[in-house]
Amino acid sequence: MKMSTRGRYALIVMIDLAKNYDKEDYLSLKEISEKENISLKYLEKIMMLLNKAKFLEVSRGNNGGYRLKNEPSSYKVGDILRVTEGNLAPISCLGKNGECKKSSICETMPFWNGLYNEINEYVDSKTLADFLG
Amino acid sequence: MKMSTRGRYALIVMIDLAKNYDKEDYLSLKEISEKENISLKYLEKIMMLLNKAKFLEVSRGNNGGYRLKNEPSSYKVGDILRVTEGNLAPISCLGKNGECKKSSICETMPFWNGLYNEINEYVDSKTLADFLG
DNA sequence: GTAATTCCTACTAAAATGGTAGTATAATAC
DNA sequence: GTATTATACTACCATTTTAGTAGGAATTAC
Repeated sequence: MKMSTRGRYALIVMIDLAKNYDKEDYLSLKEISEKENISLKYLEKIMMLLNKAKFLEVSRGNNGGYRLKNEPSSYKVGDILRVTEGNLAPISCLGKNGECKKSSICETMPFWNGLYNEINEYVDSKTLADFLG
Repeated sequence: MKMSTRGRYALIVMIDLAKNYDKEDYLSLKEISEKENISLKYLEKIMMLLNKAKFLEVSRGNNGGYRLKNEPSSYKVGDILRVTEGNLAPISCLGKNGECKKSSICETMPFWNGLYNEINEYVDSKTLADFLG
């Protein structure tokens, strides 16, 4: 039961952007990929997900890059992870697209639901602001 | 971030065995696989893991099958999942074999560690006895 | 001996993961 | 207007993991 690098990298990038939030300039993927030692091309794909979720302000072209659209404290880590990983349900029959028809008689469902709740509560209790300073 | 069927099936099987704990007889994989609609051959592989962990009493041959070695309340769900899934760390640099050399300077590590703790606490707070009745 | 069962090893198809490659598009510097 | 520097988008790909399957050997009850 592992988070993929998509979610892990997304969190790292968003923290970098949070640190840059006070400044005027945009942070380019080249800078981030070199600093964090993550493939630039792979980062591009991750940024598309974060951008579709309207988390970012983007500037293309020379001196372009990314900025957070809102202040760091308004980004719950849970939201970042859900955008990049899909829902955080520990088994596929939970969350959206839950397709198990036996769920009403499934004896393990309450257990998994409880775990799902714990995970969501934890990741939603942290925001990007918790990673600053 | 999903549990695989190994862990899910293992929990289901262990609950079936827990329900049979009061009786004298062994529960065969054929019975379990038909009742739960899980491939017998796949179940065999899962039982090997549970057996190596000394969770089971086994009887081979005619009328053979499996029984729990101890009473249901002594099996934490967390232990069952760890045996079948490996450690429940949400990222690979946690838990055993954590290989990330940057962990001392990694800003996200405390976050993931916190999630790891929440998961472990939850799954270890439940035993097979919680699924009976 | 026969039937029923677990034990063990090897194989495999499909999906997910973690990327790479190439091109198009946009903004800026000159 | 051209060169440079970015992001946007689409397609592709190698490796690993997942979720099994196949076949037989060993063991036990009858």
